[in-house]
Amino acid sequence: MSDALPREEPTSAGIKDVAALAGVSIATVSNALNHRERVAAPTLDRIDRAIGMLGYIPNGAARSLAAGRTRSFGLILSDLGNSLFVDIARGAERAADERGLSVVLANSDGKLEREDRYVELFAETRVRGVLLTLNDASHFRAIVGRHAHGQPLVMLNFHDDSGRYCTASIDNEAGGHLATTHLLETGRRRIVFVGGPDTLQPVADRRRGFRRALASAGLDPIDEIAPTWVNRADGWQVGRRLAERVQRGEIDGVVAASDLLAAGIVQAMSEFGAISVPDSVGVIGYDNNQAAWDAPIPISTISQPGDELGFIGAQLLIDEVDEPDHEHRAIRLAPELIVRRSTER
Amino acid sequence: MSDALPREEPTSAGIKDVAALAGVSIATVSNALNHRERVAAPTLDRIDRAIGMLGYIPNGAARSLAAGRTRSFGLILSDLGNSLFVDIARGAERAADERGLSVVLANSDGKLEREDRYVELFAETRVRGVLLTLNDASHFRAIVGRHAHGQPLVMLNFHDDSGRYCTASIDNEAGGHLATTHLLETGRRRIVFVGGPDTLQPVADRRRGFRRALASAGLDPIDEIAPTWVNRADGWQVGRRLAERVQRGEIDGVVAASDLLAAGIVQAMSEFGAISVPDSVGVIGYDNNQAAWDAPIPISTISQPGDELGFIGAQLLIDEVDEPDHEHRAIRLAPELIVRRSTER
DNA sequence: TTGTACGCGTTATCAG
DNA sequence: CTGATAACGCGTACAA
Repeated sequence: MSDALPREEPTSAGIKDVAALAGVSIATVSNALNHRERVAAPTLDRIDRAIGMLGYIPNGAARSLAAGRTRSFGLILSDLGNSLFVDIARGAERAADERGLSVVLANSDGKLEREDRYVELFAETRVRGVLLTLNDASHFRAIVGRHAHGQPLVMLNFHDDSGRYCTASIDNEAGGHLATTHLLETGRRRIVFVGGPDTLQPVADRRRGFRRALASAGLDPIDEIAPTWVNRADGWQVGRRLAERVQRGEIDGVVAASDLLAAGIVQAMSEFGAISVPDSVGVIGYDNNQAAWDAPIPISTISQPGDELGFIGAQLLIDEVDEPDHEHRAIRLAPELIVRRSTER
Repeated sequence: MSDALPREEPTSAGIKDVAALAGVSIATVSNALNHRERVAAPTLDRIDRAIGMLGYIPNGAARSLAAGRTRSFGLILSDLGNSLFVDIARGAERAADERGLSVVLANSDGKLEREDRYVELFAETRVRGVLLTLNDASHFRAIVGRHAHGQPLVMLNFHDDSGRYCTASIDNEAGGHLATTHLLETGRRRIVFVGGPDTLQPVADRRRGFRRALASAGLDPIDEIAPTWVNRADGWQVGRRLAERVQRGEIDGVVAASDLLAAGIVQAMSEFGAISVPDSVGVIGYDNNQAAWDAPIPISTISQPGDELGFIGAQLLIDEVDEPDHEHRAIRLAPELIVRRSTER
């Protein structure tokens, strides 16, 4: 009775089961899987049928162990709630699709501990490489310190031209300049910059662009304000303080480091000072968030080509993997001005 | 000179290199890695040092091949742009963290082809199991048909109580009922439902809840409108047509299947009919999108506990993996009413 | 075109 | 506590 009883085998079938059922050797099954052209049609047919019967699923672990590589790469996102990162994911997937690769995602929430953890997880997984979105220079340093070279790694949304890594980012300095110039061109002269902690590279860069634009117009920046963070509530608080100064005629333009910040500012302006935007003060945000165009007063903003960023980043990564004599590059993409009501004249 | 020349070895070091450098056997290194208590302190020390020197990274493929299992599971999201799914991811990660597991994400964009592809990719990767967000019954059938049981799979945001799979969803029927009842309680009597294609299970369920609420109030539903989809532009088009009927007094309440839909409707109302929301017509949305509270007229809505959904889904999955005599369960979470300006009375 | 045999890097078992 | 060795499931020369 020992053998007669066909013991239930819930464990998924392996390649040898398929080979047995199809009446061929495992090598042939493997070929059928990876090099269909090397196998005769009828044989192929029997094998396919066997695979179907058994519900056979190749073991990726064994496969990549033997092959020495995976067919996917990792993408670590800073903030799933921010459409920029969603766009990046889309772009990266598009680039991957073109090569028949897959993208697996992970969410770091901008926390170093999680960035670290997923870089390592992906390294162990032996993905082809990993794309890491970053916005804090200190995180960059920490990760670079720990990172064992060998695993291709490209940084996204972060700029570093030391040549140690490929880097693709959107030129935030140019964006800040663009926003400020726009305000200047619409006649504003007393402009203030509002933006979160400068440890965030994008914020610091935007601020720098702001200063440069003012300087080349021969103007001095009004004291720049650094809220604790860049979301709507922060903007609202800042806006409250700003309102008085607008009424006193001390300020006629605001460059905010994010759309949510800008939205909060605009809201506070009308709530606390009955100040007209854009008549009394022009406000421009950053990011082209949905919140910006949905606002009661649609907010002018700087749009970032996230999709392209993801696409290019993936290409850099793929190049690094494929090309033996790959040289690290630091690519910068140009942001774009979008004019809406909040800065009209 | 052959050995004297320390040839550059860009290929990452393996466990045996570590063993050699530390002067122990690979078995001991393995123990040091996975069962630290089994190894003497000084030995441990030498090994750790060797690992550091070599920049050794365990090969996950070999590891899971030998161990037979991974320490992560997969989560396939329908729409990264929708905050509900982002919340789901957060909740799932929270549950995973509690067990020291990791979550890898994938984006299906709601496309069957991609849902399929990632279910398979994760299956090959031999993750512990996969969480799949779904909203189309036809996709469910297709995937169930292809899915080789053995890989634990739980459906999220989709309800099926046939007992073949674990399922966790938010009760959309109750949500539709909740929204409609709220409108009734604020005195509206001529209410219309606006919602996308009924192939989307959530939409169909919300519509059903709407009907039930009207029925128990002894009212007939006004002809329900099915826009082609559920975003803002669709709402705007529908709103345009609706405006006339509101002016003629035929309609005094709108239950929309999504906040974006509702936002579009409200916008069209004021643009084309100078109709006052909420005075002439009450409008309620669904999802508690940021767009809803950011709108010029903040929109009442139904909030969904996405975080909890992800958390519970992950728990179901983990239970399915760990418990031998696991029984599939279909869990429904309750949505919540959020009252804002658009339905005030 | 097909089969044999070995290796991929780890884990687990079982002696020492 | 440590070391040898057999799996793990598959890819791929190489030979037939």
